[in-house]
Amino acid sequence: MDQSAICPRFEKAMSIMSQRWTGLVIYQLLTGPKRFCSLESSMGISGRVLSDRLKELENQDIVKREVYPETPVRIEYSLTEKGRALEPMMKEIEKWSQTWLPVEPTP
Amino acid sequence: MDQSAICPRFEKAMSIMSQRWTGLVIYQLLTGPKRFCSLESSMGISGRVLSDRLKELENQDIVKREVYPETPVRIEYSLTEKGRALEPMMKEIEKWSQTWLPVEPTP
DNA sequence: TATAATTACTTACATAAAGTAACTAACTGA
DNA sequence: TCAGTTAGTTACTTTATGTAAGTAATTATA
Repeated sequence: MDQSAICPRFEKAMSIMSQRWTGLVIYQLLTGPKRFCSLESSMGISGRVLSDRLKELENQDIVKREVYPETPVRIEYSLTEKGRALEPMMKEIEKWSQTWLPVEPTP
Repeated sequence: MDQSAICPRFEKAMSIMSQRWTGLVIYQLLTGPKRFCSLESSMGISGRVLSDRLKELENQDIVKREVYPETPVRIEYSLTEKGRALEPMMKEIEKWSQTWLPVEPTP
């Protein structure tokens, strides 16, 4: 019954993007490098999962981690070229949401 | 610390798209109406979760469910206008995956 | 000197989501 | 009456996520 086999690369992309929080993390980083605690508080993700996601995205070469040995230490997360290449997709989600989603979802 | 508040409509869109399987279900339906068992077998999702997702997408008015009282009964799922409006986003993921993901991820 | 503060995490535990496999309902054809 | 078909549902297990406290490294403060 496996009629329409899905392109494995598309499937992979989807499996990355359809993990909880991943899209939002990338979206936040589109506006520039961010620190751990800044991401944590601006999107309401738990530190435990944020830590996981950043590691995964680093492994995928979508996010880059840079350490600045100041006091206290500063660590910045930013997008790689591969990560920035996701901007057009983000823009399309943005457009769709503005066209099709109500302004007040659940008051 | 909630510096950069995220647009609630974008956040909502992301929360829909970042649920496991949701993107793939929509992607499959872009090629035309599909039946439950066809979706189930073509993407390897469990019936339990597929059932959940289709209900959610119906509630969001992204998917339409139609019953044909044949024998045995035929039920078709298809995209609404709101659902089809996600095609540009899907195309962008497709493009990204073809540009940035390797052909053989894990042999 | 001890205590507190800061950042970037990790750990242990609890809850929610997803996978598995068997089961049901409604119908028909043998 | 029994088997076959589709579209699910149910009970149970495994995995993912949330919560809250803890750690390491460093400096500032009482």
